[in-house]
Amino acid sequence: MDDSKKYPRGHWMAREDEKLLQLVEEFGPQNWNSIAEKLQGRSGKSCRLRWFNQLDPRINKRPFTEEEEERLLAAHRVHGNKWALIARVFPGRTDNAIKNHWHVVMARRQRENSRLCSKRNASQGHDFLSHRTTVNSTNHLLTSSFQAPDRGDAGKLFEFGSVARERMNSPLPWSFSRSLTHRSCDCTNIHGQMARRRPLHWSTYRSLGGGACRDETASSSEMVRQNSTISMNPSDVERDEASFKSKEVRFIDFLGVGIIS
DNA sequence: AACGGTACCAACCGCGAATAC
DNA sequence: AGTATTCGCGGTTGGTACCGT
Repeated sequence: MDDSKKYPRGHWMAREDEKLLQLVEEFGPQNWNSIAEKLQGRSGKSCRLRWFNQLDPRINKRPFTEEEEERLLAAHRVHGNKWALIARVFPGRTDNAIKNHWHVVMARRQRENSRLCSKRNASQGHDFLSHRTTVNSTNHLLTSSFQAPDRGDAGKLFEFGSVARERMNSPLPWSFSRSLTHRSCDCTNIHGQMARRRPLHWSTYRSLGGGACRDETASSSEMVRQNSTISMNPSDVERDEASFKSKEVRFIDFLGVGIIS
């Protein structure tokens, strides 16, 4: 197979790397557009990325150790998604590597949780979508996180969001997006306002082909990444929280479109 | 052996900040 | 001061390797 077929999406070939190394030696790691002019088919940006993420001899390419993972999680708790900042305390690790590895760790933990929860739910007969809420006490914003059991289900959830948005009779603009892990569907009301919440039964999701769902507790960082924001008055928030805590919530309660099929 | 699903990670994109002119 | 260019960052996509069936 020739290289153009082998690397359809811009993967770097050894001979390109060699050339880039030469050029960086000649010009230094700057003036990337000038460097790119001498490398056919590569932008300055692409050259810079290749150098800083892969070719720079200072890069540590060894697998992350457990100790590094612990430090990474601790740093993320302090700094959030400031990958460049976090990378500074990991000599030889790039921000991209740090970011990727954090997602690997989160995905691994999520899988572990998922396995535990699916076992528990199977024994308890639970079959609803993951739903978790947090409340910002300052402005009474309710943040809800919804999570599908796997990547394919997130696709269904996403499709559902599109259909729901078309069919719902809401004056508010909602946007949907899939998460980094392809396991959840984010919905965002850009006005952050909703006069009244209406129920959205998860069976609607299932009617679109979604599988069995689980009761799962997302980590706080997942919550940040996978959220929708709905403005509510405090009493609604309290009721919702109490309801959720007592596990009475058997439906996703966020868009208010009801069953659409 | 073939196939499908999953995990990992390299590479790309858009955007804002910094710098040069 | 205004505009163009370059750089850096964070989010996202898609290719590859691996594993289970």
